[in-house]
Amino acid sequence: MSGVRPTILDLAALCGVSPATVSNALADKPNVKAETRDLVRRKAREIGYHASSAARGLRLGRSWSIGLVVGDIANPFVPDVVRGVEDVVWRERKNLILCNTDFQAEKKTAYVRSLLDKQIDGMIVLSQILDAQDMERVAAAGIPLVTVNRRAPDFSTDYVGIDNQSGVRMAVDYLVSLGHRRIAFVKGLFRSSSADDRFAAYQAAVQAHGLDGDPSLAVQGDYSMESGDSAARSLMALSQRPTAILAANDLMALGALGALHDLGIRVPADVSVVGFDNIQLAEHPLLNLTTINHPKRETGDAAARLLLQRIAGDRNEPPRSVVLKPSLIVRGTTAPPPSTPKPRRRRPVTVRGTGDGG
Amino acid sequence: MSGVRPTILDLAALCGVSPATVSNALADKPNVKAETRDLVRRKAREIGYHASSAARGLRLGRSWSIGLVVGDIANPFVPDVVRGVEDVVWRERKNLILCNTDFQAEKKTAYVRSLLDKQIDGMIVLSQILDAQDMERVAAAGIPLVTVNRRAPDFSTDYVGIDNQSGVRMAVDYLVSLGHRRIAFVKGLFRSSSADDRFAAYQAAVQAHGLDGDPSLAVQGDYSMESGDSAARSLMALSQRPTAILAANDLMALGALGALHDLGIRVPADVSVVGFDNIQLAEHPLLNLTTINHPKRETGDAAARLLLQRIAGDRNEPPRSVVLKPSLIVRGTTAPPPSTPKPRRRRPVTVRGTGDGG
DNA sequence: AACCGAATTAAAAACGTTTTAGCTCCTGAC
DNA sequence: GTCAGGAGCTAAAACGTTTTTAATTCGGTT
Repeated sequence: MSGVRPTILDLAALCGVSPATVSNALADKPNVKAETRDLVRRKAREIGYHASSAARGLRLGRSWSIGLVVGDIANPFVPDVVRGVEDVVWRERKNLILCNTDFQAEKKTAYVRSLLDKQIDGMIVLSQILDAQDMERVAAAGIPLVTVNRRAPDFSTDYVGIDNQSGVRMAVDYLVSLGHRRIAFVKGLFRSSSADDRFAAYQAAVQAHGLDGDPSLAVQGDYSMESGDSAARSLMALSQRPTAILAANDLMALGALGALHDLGIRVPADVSVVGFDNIQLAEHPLLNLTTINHPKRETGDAAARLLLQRIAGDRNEPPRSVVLKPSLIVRGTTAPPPSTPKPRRRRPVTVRGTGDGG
Repeated sequence: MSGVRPTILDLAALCGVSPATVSNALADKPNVKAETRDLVRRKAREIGYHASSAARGLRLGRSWSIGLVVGDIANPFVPDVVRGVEDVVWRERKNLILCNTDFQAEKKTAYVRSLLDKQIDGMIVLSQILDAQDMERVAAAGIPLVTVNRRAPDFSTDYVGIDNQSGVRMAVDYLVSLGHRRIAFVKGLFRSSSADDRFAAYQAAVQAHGLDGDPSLAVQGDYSMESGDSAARSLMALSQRPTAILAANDLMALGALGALHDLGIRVPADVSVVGFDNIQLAEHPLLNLTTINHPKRETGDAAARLLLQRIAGDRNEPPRSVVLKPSLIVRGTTAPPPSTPKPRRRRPVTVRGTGDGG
């Protein structure tokens, strides 16, 4: 009943060979007779022998697991990229240690230490930055690290992200092509690189189109739905309302959608809304959010690949980056502005909804 | 540069004591002078000593990590319970190994084996059943196991779930109180215990109210949004349409909502929709789904607590269960049926939406 | 019959802890 | 002056692998 699992010694005794031979046989080393190898294999299966990964880890200094540090697994963006990571990591039969930091510096540090104690093979950090000391520790331990969505300040690690600039640019271009000239922007979390990127891209795009750079059109959010809600409310309280709202992520866009609904403002008839990320529920017919697609699963996939290559290969090669391409997904929350002067280019967009209240 | 991390021998040498003493000092054993203990502690911090968990794991036969087996992390229900688990596991500074099985038997088995090789302290299995052989293996290894949402066939493990029966009952009672008499049900995944429970509860409730038990009102789904969509379509194709649809989870309810929207059927004016789980986005003003709340985070929390207690305590005590209480969350997708005879009891519900199409 | 090289296998060391059993002082009691 | 006992420490074993090095076998050659 209580688990006395067989060791390599038991197996060796059972096969009448030495532990070394068993080890070699199971590892498919060339220096063992085919006959004995098969015997060992068979007996191993028979008694259900599996090597202790603690022992193996101790001997080899590895653990066949990789650490995945996320801020909040409950954010709908995150599970999709986790899924991408898991998929490729699984192929190498490595395990995934999930670390949810809640964006707390202290928890982050503690997790990093714990991961290092475990001698993880590598580490992926999602949408966060490790502080200098943690970074230093990871480097000192020689653990490969890839950062996702936020670049290391010193560009020292492998990186995968998305071309925020072109994503935002596509959104703005599209809105402008519909005839919008007052385009508001809901910023992401304060002091986060992706949020900064997106905001800068918004400013550049607005300027490129020679639009009114009214600073009151840019309001601060924090990537949460609530912040999107209040952002929309404050924008609608402006004397000169925007005709379109571009949010730095879908959650805020959805929050804005909710607020507009509450305010009795029609979307897209009165104001258009565009998100960023294309989370799963954005395509629900009742939400039907026009957005920029962030390839989430591919992001996880790329991060994991980069990591595995780094683990297997040379650690001194210069850091590599993978920058994925966003794409515009036109759904039902965008249309020409109310008193449309003249839609330029592009097809008129599917009108949103039929109105479910008659 | 490359990581030569200090061992306990280094630290011992540095402090001029034996490794045993260092170990004892760091573990706060009583048999070491306060003075030396402090010295060791100080020096340890100084050189950044951390015990190798491989070595410790080998010696102690534990790993300070727990395995969390889920079917699909991208299902919006899952991350919330993961969050609950992580929270309590983190308090004991254990790590979480995330195993995403995609509901594939083979992957599940492989993950279980891998977890056992790692000598995890315990294991949580979410919304799945391990097959008999896997179950046997974890029992043989003496690893505590708690199952969530699905009971082990032999009732041999700790369990946490929700009272599906009373949840469904609340929903049906509520719909009946609004005046509905033709209440459809969208079943969950075929051959899953929670789905069976919910369906059985639906049947019982319908019967208890003396309603028409028309079998064509029960349609098969698989917990996905798409299945909710097609379920609603087939229900609406019935010659005798239902006036309310109760779905075994929110995803299917949202799918139904989408289908009804496409079909130009008004919710809740023409038909009411009720979900189950209360996933995050269900409360979005545009979805505003009436649903049964499944306390997700509490579920994870309870599972983790049960597991930790089992790990710390007696493994031979009889298995325990925690059954959480669901609650009805009335939002905007429910109202009296079109040709309402007379609403019984209960307050008239907030009417859904103002219609966003004018 | 002795020897050699190749093919197999075995012995032993090492990985970094924790714990058991024992050792050395020291103090106080007789 | 001896002895008991406790405080503080240490030596050594053990955990289960993998790998390096050495030993053994076994044809075939001379």
